[in-house]
Order: sequence, then C-alpha cells, then structure tokens
Amino acid sequence: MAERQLNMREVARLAEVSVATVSRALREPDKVSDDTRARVNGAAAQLGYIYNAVAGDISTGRSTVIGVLVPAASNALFAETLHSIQDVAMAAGHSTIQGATRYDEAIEGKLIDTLLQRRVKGLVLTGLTYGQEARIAQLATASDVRIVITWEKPPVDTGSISYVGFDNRKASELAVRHLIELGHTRIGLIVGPYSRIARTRHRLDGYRDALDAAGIAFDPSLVLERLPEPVEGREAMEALLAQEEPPTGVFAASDMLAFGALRALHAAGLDVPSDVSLVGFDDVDLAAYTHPPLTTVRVDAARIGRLAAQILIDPAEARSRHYCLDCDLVIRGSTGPVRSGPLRGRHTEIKLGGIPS
Amino acid sequence: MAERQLNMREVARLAEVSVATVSRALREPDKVSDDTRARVNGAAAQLGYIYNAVAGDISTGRSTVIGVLVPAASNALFAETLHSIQDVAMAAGHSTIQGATRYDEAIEGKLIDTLLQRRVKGLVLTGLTYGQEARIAQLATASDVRIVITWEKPPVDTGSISYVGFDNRKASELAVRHLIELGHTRIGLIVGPYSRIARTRHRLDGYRDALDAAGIAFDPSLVLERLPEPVEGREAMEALLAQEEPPTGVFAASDMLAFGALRALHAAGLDVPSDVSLVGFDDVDLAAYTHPPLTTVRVDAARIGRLAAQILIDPAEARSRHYCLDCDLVIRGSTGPVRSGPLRGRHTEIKLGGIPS
DNA sequence: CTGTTAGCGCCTTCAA
DNA sequence: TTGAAGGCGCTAACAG
Repeated sequence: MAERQLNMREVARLAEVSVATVSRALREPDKVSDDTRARVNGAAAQLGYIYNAVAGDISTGRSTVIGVLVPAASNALFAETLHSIQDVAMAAGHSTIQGATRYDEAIEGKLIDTLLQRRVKGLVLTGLTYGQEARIAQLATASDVRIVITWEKPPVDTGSISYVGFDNRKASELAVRHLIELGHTRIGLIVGPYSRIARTRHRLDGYRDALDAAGIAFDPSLVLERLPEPVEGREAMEALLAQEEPPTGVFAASDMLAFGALRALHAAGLDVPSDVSLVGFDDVDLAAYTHPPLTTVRVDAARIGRLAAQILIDPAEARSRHYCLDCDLVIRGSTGPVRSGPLRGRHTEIKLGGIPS
Repeated sequence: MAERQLNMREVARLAEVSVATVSRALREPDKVSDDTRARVNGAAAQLGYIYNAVAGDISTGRSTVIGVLVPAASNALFAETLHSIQDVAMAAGHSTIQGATRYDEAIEGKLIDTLLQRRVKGLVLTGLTYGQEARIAQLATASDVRIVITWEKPPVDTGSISYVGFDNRKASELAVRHLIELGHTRIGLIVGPYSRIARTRHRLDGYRDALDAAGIAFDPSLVLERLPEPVEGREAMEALLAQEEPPTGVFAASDMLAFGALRALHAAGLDVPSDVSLVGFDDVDLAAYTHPPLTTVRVDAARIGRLAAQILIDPAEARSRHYCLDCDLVIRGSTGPVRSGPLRGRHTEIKLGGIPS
C-alpha cells in the first residue's frame, strides 16, 4: 500500500549499472550492449518500474504535452477533433491536456494560464474569444509555445500563428444560397456568439453575402444570436415562428442549434421541409439521424485535429503553417422548395431589390 | 522569438531576493513580508513570469494532474462527465489529461501507461475493459495512484478502489419493465459490448431480470451487441425488423444506439411509438430533442464527474469511497402501449411462461 | 559501451 | 523573515 513510486536508481541498483545507463537502455537501446539492455529491462520489469515522463521533460527542457481548448466537449463536433488530436499525440508519445472554455473569456483565460504553467509544448485553440486574441498573438511571438488556431481562418495577421481552418464566411454563404435557390426569400439565421468569437461572426457575414447577392433585404429581426446548444436552438426557432411573418427557411449555424430548431418545428406541428426548410452546420454524426435527416455544411473535424496535432508535434514543422480546408454542403431531407401556399394562415411576402442596411 | 521561458531565478534577481523567497511569496504569501511580496509580485509581473507547475510537482513529489479515461469523447454523455471533472480540478489548481479508449483493450492499456508515466495523482476510469481489471486492482493497492471507477458499481471486491456509479442492472430492468407494463412481450435489446465491459453486461442482466419477473421467455435472437454509435443502432434495428417476428418494443441501452434505431424505424415507415416503442439509456442532452422525444434512463453524468474528481483531489478523502447513485426513467414520447393489430402484416405472438435458457 | 559530474526549475529543511 | 544547501528523477556532456 502506498509504496513510494520507484525510480531509476533502484533499477540501476538491481541491474548493477549506473543510472545513466538505465536511462540509455530505456530510451536509446542501441547505445547499450545487448547484455546490459537485457539486465536493465529485466530489472525494470521485475520491479514494475514506470518511467517518469515528467522528470524526463523537465530534464531535457522539452515538453511532450500539448494543450487543447474547445468551447464545449459536449458538442460532438469538437469531440471528433479531440479524438484525432489524441491519436496523433499518442503515436508520438505525447499527452494532451484539455479544457472546455464554454465560450467564456474568463474561463478561457484561466485555462490558458493553467496550460502554460504546465509547460505545454503547444496550444490548439478553438473558438478563441476576442478578448484573448492579443495575448495569444504575443505568446506566439514572445515565447516558444506553438499555437494553432482551428476551425477558422483568422482574418488578419497570422504571421507567427498557425491555423487549420476553412472559410466560415464562404461556407455559410453556401448554406444560405442553397435555401435561396430553393426559392426561399425570408430566411432566418440562428447563430453562435458572434459578438465574442470571430468564427461565428464570419458565419453572419456569409449569410449577408448570400442575401446581398440575391438582392434580398437584410432583416435584423431574423437573426438570433444563441449559444450552440439544443435548448437555445429550440427557443430561437420558437421566437422566429412567433413573428408576424415567420421565415420559410432557417439556417442554424451549428447542428446543435438545428437539432433544437427541429424540435420546435415538430412541436408546432410544422412539416420539414414542406413548411420550413432547415440547414445546419458541422455535419455532426447525428445530423444524418434526425427526422428528417439534416441538410448541413460538412467539415472534416478529424482532419482538422490531425493536422493541428502534427503542426505542434512535428519538429520539422517550421514556425507556422496555414491550412485552409474545403467544406461542402450535404443535402439531406430537411430542405426543399419553398411552398407557395400560406404558412399557418399568413402569406409570405416576397421582398426584392432591397439594399442591406 | 523563441526566448527561453524564464524561471524563478530571474525573478529573484530582479526582486533582489533569493529563489526560496520567490517561491514562498508565490505559494505561501503569508510567510513573507508585505514589502517582499510586493517586490516579488512586481518583478514577476514585469517579467511576465509563469510558474512552472511541472517542476513544482516533481520537487514536492506530489502531483496535480489527474487522468481520465472514457470510451469515447464523442458520446455526449461522457463529455458531461469530463466537463464537471474539469471544473472541480481547475478549481483546485489541477489539470486533467484525458484519453478515449474506444472500447479497445489495447488502446486502453497504452493510455493507462501514458498516464502513469505522466505521474498522475489518480485515474478516473469509465467502462474499464475486463482485460485491465487485474492490473488496475493491483495498481490500487501497490502504488499510491488513486483509482475511481465511474458509471458502474463494480460487482466484487472494491476494497481499495473507489467508485461512483449506479446499479446498471436495476436501471436496465427499470427500462424493460416499463415496456412490459405497456403490454410489450416481444422486446428487443440493443446493447453495448457486454462481452468486454462489465457495465454493459449488467444491462443485459437487467433485461433478463425484467423478462424473468414477467415470465417472458428469453430469446437470444432479440439481443444484439453493438458499439454505442448511431450507425450501429440503425443497423441493429434493421436486423431486428427483418426478423420473422419483429419486436414491438426495443430497449437500446445507450441513447446513441437509440438515435440510430429511431432512424431505422422512420426509414421503414414505422411510427414510434404506435408501431414500435423505443427506450434509450443515458438521457443525453439530445434525447429530449428527437422526434418523438426519447424515453430513456436518466443518469446524472455531471454529478458522477464531480464526485469522482473530488475523491481524487480532496486530501481528506480516505483510501476509498463508494457512491451508488440513483437513476430513474424519464418517460417521453417514444414509448406507448403495444398495439393490438399486426405489424407490417405479421402477427406478434405472445409467448408466456418460458424459462430463460 | 559505461560511469561521473552537472544541471533542469523548484521546494524544503536548517540556520541565521 | 530570509538565505544557503541539498534534493526530486532524469538527461547530457565528457571522460575513460
């Protein structure tokens, strides 16, 4: 019970060699005679010795731990990224410390502190809050902590910061254009915390781009900012449906929001897509399993994670790498042509030619 | 760029005190004069010094890192547990290293190795594979690594191992009994990898208990073992529906499986619950958002995480603690009385009095 | 191929 | 209240 963890010295003693030799036998087996290696391994096994990676790191001055911050682990989307990061990390003998920021700047800041204290080799950041941007930029230049921003293509100056993302604005435009092509002109948007996070703001921009291109006036009352959780999606959709002139197409810029929205639609007795079309974003696992299956923007979450981890771990990776991935629309059952008849007794008026404010 | 991370010595130099004093000023502010403390803090701030928690741990011989293993982070369920563990850990100045085992014994073993090498203070284990049980038991007694098993109440000897779980067998019985009370007699079970994991095996046991109590014969062809993912749930349900005499009620012992099953049901043009009733397990966030909303067994995932983390972190916690939580059935729209008419042209025969093999 | 010697960054007696 | 010295477990440079 509670025996002290043993160290190399004890292994050395049993194997009748020096500590340095044990270290070599364990980490660079070639640099040691067959006989010695066998004796060391034998002793280690017999004692049940477990290498102390913490001491190793501190002694070499290197770090074999990477930190990962996501907004919420409960979003299946980020979970996929986490998985692939772990795979790459484990294969390279690294560990990952992770944290969920919950879209909260203060929590995010504290988590970054913790990771830095833990002397991580690098940081994978997702959904970075505006408030932390400056600090991260400074960190990237003034320290040797590698930084990778994921899920977005940062708008400006990423000189020393790597990123693995895609064009959220274009992706968003794609989704909305799909609705427009189906004849929808009154299109709602339920979107994440764009006032705090760049990635989300770009999705709002893409929505406006699509509207502009089609000459549809921008109506702020159709845009709802919510946290990407099902409850919030449901409430937002309820609010949309309660309006004078509800939208016939809705773009929920996160599958989690879309799931909630779908529920609200069913609860209101509306049919999807014949009454209302719905588009999500992320193509989470479950998006293909809703009723009807969700049309959504597909992003290769696993690939993002893999690339991000490689950037951090691969010693050959230069100062910073920038990957901008493609993403496409997966059309499933939740979107269809706008219907001509009235929705719940109201006529949907078509506005054309309006110039967005 | 890439300036070397600075250490206490440099802070000490600037503050014109010794390293020991810096250490004290930072960790035990009371043991230092007001003046000194101010100077040290000032110097640290000016330099942008970041405390090295790794060196701290190694020097004290303590550990402020805890390891968490879950089968899959993508299961929203475990994500919740992770969140709450992190909250507790962060509040206590600890970090969490986590890993996803994917129900694979080899991966699980490798992850445990890594965590041990990282000298975690303790391990939170979920869905421990049979193959690792012995090793863990030994670890719990022979080392000072604390172990907490979660999500299940281990069947035997947990002398030195803590757990925070609930009675999976009873919970499962609860779900099946609900179906029986609705008049179902032909009940399918889609369940996780019970041949590798105890928690899952208990769910199978509970299913049989309920059947036994009602005098319903156990039919092995109605039991399908699958990994808890939507695809597998869909395929399993398809297999069930393809049988001579498909079940009228199905218990999917994981919401992820239930989501997939629901899809298969819709795709087959069947109505839930009037054609087939479906019960899930876990009460994941999204369970309330399916169509129809899922009847499922509710477990307080966040509470499990909180308790587990406390056991590991709280120095006052004795050698081992055992929590067995309650869990209850949340009845929503996916279950209803068995219908008397034929299902897809076939009669559901009622078997009674059979003794399970 | 192996042992000796420093040293990584911090903490903790023990004196002063 | 503060500093000096030794040590945590391991690695790296240098002899031999």
